[in-house]
Amino acid sequence: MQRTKLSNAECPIARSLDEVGEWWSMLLMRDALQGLRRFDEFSQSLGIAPNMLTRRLTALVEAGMLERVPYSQRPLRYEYVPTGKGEDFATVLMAFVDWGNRHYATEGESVQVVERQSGKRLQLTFTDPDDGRTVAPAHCTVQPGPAASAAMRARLERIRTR
Amino acid sequence: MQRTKLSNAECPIARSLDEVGEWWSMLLMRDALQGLRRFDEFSQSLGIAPNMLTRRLTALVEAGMLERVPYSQRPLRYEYVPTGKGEDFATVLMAFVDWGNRHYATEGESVQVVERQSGKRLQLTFTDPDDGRTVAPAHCTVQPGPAASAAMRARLERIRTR
DNA sequence: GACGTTACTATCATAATGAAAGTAACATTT
DNA sequence: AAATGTTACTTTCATTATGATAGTAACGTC
Repeated sequence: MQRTKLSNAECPIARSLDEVGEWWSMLLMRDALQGLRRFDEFSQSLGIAPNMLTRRLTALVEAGMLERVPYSQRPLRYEYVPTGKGEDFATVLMAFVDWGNRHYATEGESVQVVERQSGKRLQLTFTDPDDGRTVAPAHCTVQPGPAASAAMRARLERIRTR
Repeated sequence: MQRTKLSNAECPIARSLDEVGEWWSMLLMRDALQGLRRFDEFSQSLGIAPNMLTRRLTALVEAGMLERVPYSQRPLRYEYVPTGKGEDFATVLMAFVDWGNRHYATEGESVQVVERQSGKRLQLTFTDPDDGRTVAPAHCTVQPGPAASAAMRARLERIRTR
């Protein structure tokens, strides 16, 4: 529903949710990143009502996640292609897959994250860009960055001392 | 709003969104994982109406993300503590931070993902559990797992051949 | 000229949201 | 002992988003 706006929130999670937190938006991004492009493809894949589909696609275009590209001139027809930012969102979706597999896949995994070339299964981790050292998610936290406000610093202080 | 149910969807993204895709839910998890516990703490932090807060907290408890734990007997008072599954969700939120920082942090980062011990900045990556090799998110995809249906295989076929 | 395809728009009932005020159980202050 | 404060809600209700259904528009094909 989203009557509350988070677009200029300081928290990157809130800002992100302002763009993709709507119902259907992430599912649309998932489909777009799996190669779906056209109105009817999304419509069939998700069973979403056409008016809703129009609204969500428009919102995602405005958010810079998808681009409306003509693929036919006569009749003029458009398809929806992920932008760079949209492509990059695949990482977040893979984080959902990673987490979802650990907590829902009682009957085995239906989808798994793999290396594109080798097809080998992968786990989500974090890496120190300097020395390439791998750090497990459990050993990671968030901390205030250089642009953090005093309020944000106070807020994140709490998490650090847990 | 969510009149459509995805709880028994095959896709782990859809299943996840069924539990945390509601407006406010992820923000509540963020707060809970930052150490907020009590009704009023969430209320003040988010500016959410109390009725909405009750609904979302109840939903998160039912989803097994939070646990309602008494912290006082007379007066009987409860606080909301992340479960193991809820704690694990921090990874997904850090993926949002990682992505959000790349696309919104024009004035610098307010929040960054770091190693808890050293405070060193980290990047989200994937790792081969066998040899510890690090793979950049751009070189990752999803593929059907052992429990994938024929429909899921057909669907994911598309992404592989991009 | 009829029918099909693609991509929508319009209308409207229904369901979720969110603002405001009220309730309940107890503790604390006066 | 009465008044006031604290915490955690519940109730009510107007507003807004959702989603089902039907309709439109532009063109191509049979």
